[in-house]
Amino acid sequence: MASITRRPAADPSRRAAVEADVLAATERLLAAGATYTELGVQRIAAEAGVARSTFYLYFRDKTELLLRLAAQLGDVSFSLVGGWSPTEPAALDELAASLLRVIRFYRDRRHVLAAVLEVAGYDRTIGEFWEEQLGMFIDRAHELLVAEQAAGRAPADLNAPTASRVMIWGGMRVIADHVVNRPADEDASVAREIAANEWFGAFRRPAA
Amino acid sequence: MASITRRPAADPSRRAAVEADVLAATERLLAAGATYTELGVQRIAAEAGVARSTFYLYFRDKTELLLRLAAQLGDVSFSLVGGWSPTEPAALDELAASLLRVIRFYRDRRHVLAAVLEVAGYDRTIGEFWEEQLGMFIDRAHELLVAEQAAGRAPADLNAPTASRVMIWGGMRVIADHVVNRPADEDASVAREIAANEWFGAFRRPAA
DNA sequence: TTTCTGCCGGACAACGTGTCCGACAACATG
DNA sequence: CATGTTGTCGGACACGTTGTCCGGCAGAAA
Repeated sequence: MASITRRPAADPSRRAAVEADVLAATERLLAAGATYTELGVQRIAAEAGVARSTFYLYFRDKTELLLRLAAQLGDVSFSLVGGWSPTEPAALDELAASLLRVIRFYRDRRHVLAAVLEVAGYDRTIGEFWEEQLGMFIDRAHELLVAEQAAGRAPADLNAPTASRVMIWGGMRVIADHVVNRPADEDASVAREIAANEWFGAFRRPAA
Repeated sequence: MASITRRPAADPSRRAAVEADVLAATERLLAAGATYTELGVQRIAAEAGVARSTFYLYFRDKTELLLRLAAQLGDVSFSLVGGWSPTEPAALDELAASLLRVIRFYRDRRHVLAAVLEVAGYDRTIGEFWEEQLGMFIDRAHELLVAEQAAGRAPADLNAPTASRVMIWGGMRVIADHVVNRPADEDASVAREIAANEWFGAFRRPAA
């Protein structure tokens, strides 16, 4: 029970510091090649220089740790492309530039990204988290596609909901793989390719 | 040690029958909503009407079970699209038709597909298996794209390797999700959308 | 010095995997 | 019928993981 007559001795920042240590330790272990699934709390705590039982004073469980690691993963990257709109004549170039920013952002956090994708497959909480992140992109793509169709610039028979999912899922998956397994000097090339695919495959797809 | 002076009493088909029982039981449990990860050998053996220790007489471990469940997943589906080639004028329609066949094939086996995707995230063996399956598709797409570029029908500045990965990963992911979460009456529409996306986004992408 | 706080370290129960082994029933063979 | 072989059972085992709990200790505030 907390004392009322006396200010808690807890350093205001101490708690945050330990938390940051644990997060950093986890990233370090992931970067060293560990799979999040095979990474035990024991190992994480040791790397962070903390008792295993202490870990549970800071995180309810491994899922919450991953959730916190991944916190801004989607939000930030969304802000990097959310502003794009299909306005000629520079739309394609701008889309490629936006995607390049996203790729670079993810490259910095590629191990966390890989962990999220890995765990999303069997953990409901992480799965829903990632679905939600992708949802932002999908909704935005859908919105833009519908508008383009209304303006007659995208074909009316394009299936906007499906096209959105194809674009985002495909794009994300490729970016994730690229960023984990391929060198940074191909980033721009991949960004251009994805952009062109989305542009001519959906936004400016010729009428069937 | 097996007796030599005497023919083994083992029914020729009994072993195969038990194996089939286990495979069927697993599919049943997956279809009932279980996650492959959370599905214990205990549970599978019970459902198959076999002792847990007997399971290990038939399968080295859970991974081998999944591998056997997934055996033809890729090969068969590849045979459904492997024959397609971008020959005008019916190429787009034929691509959509091929993809529809793939979608229907996967729909029948959607729970196994979901399990493979789930486990591929953290199990090396399954991951490599799936990568190999996708590799067939990617290689084929790449081959076709390069030929189309050589013939001047696809733009020379298209990045064939990346475009292949975008197409296949995106397509597979969307198909997998569609087949697991959406009704069968949208199958044709999804097939058409993916086909159009690949056709106009890569094979017949306008020159930049 | 006293009192409170937070962390340690270790034990615990529950569960899962893969291995091993003795028991037993079915069955072909002599 | 007696016998030996085979395959399965069922349970124990070692090992590793997760998340909880609690006694004890060190250090800082009063």
